[in-house]
Amino acid sequence: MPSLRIATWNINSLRLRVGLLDKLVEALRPDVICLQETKVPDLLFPAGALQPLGFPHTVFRGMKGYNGVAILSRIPLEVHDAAPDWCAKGDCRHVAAALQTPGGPVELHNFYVPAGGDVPDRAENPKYGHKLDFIAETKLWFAARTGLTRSVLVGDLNIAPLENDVWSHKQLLDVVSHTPPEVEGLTGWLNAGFVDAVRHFVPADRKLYTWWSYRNRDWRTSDRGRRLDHVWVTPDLKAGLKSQTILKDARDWPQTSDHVPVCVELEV
DNA sequence: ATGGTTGAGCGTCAA
Repeated sequence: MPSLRIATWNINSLRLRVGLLDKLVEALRPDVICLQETKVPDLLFPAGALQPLGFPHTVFRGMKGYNGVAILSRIPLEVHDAAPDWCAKGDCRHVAAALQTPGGPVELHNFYVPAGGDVPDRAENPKYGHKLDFIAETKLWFAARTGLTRSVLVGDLNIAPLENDVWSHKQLLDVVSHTPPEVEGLTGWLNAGFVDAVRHFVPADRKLYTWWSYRNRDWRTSDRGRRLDHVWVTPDLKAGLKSQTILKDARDWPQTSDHVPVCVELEV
């Protein structure tokens, strides 16, 4: 059974942090890297700077200023473009591919879910409504694909679903990323055909974060984190799960992202 | 309740 390592990272500007990918590769040795918030239009994608990294197979979808997703792969891939334009916004939050592994194709989805603004109220804050609508659409789309197998879904889903996916469940119940409607929506999407590959290894009573705000003087001491970045797999791949890594050290890299990379190793 | 920081790109907006 060939082993596959898939890493996901909200890089918060690919052009600014392309140099940090060396450190990610050194630490995680991934076969595939999924990036979010690349913030680069396709015509300006930094293919030259990425070339020495050794991920010749790429698919990316970006735009000016914000959003943007990319898949960098050592394994040949075929672009998967059957998914709809979520919420009809054309805003570069999803890219998918079929990885051509020796054991057969693996369908890989890379998502950047809307952050949702500050106020957890649809009427007052359309960004929150967009976020809820986005995860409702994705849930329905995957639920309709009954019997989906050999598939992996990763990304910055901008929701911390479990009580121990945030530093204080009580204090974050009204904070966008951990409100009950978001948690219900994300859980529904997960249950539409996936299992949580990271929580597969870490019991629900243990704190687990992938993001720490820039707005803390000392992120490690205050440790007010949230688990916003996720790796899900279809149930047929669950038996092949081998390990997970949340690269917390990356939060201390020079001029780094507020998210850290997450990596899952599995047999496919 | 508020403020705190960062990126894109030059106004603020988005996070």
